[in-house]
Amino acid sequence: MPLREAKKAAVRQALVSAANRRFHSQGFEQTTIDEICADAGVSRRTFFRYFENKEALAFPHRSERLERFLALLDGVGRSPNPVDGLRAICATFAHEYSANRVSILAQQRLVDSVPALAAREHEIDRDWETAMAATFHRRFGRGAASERRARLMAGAAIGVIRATMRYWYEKDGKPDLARLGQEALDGLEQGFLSEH
Amino acid sequence: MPLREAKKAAVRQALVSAANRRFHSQGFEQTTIDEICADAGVSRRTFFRYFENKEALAFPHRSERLERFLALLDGVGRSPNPVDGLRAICATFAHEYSANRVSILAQQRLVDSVPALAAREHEIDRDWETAMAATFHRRFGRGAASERRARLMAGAAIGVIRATMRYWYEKDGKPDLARLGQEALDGLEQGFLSEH
DNA sequence: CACAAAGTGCCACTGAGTGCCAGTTTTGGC
DNA sequence: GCCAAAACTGGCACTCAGTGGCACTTTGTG
Repeated sequence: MPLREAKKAAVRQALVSAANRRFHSQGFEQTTIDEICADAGVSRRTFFRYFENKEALAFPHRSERLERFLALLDGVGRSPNPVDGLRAICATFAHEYSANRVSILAQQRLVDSVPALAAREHEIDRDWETAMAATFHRRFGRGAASERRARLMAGAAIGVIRATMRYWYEKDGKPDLARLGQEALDGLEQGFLSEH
Repeated sequence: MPLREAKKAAVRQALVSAANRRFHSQGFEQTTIDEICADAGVSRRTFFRYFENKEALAFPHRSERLERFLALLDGVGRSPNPVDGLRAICATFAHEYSANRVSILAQQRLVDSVPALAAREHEIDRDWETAMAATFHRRFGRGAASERRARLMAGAAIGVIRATMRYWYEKDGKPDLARLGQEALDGLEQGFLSEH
């Protein structure tokens, strides 16, 4: 990695770490950007060259995860049943989330405690939903009806995934996330009428 | 209506109207709260006694609609199939939205053009989802499994509803919203496997 | 080494949002 | 109608997020 890039990564990491320490000890609103900059040894002006705003600090993996998701979605287009594709992706992410359980839970508690962050979090879901809809649409073929079906399905999918994540967070990440995910997708596939 | 209440309603309305005029002519970020206050003949300090922040101006019916939704949800608890309850509610709101099509579309274009507003909009969905989950849970009875099923279902429901609204907005509110809603709920109920 | 490009720091500025307090308006009891 | 309490408003001073501009330093390239 070129020196310049390495330095940037270091600064970014310093800002994220400093912010996390402050956020968790003082809370989000009580932490000023000045404090974070001081801790990270960087000017305020520079901060805004790394992050659009204070909120973005709470989602440091946003774009990285989206990219990974997009890459995985490529594989979904080819599977006969798109929900099966989601199952595979779900398993991958469940594995990652379980492995980083502690830090992810801490992050989530922060987000849940600040309305502005909770709102921003949905922007991420929106990105994922759009990506899914596009994939399903390609899979379903041309036509207005199939586009609408793709979008409904993507909306429902993100809905159950988000509900599942919230459930998992609420239970302190104790349940088997991969299993929760599979069950959620079963519901999505078969409708929510049957008792099991 | 007591005098005091009437005056408050008038001020609130004046602020909303002034804001809408400015937002639509200058854009959201380009409009300052000072301008809105000047138009409405009210001090800046008073503005913040009516709205939490500038964003809240873009969702003037938020709490009113939620309350109406909660009232309608009461009826759902009793229907044998909760999705049928949603169908009824859906029809009610579809009617209102279609009747106010023009202003609702204008409002929505504003929201879609400002990321911060789009983010806030999801807070509303979250309120609705929570309410639905509670209702379904009551309907499904005690137990962890039925709670999770209720939450998954609520998540999926809000997902398809939001997707449907976006579709309707995109088509300039031309399609029959009531029908779109019913079709979306069909998908929710039967799963998204079948071609129709 | 020289030079362009990328990155940084500093300063001044706008605008959102809050705490405080003094002044005004409405309400309800008499 | 009168008066005190309660509700509402305006103005001021303040903190902090976020931006534009410019001079300075560091890195990559020939």
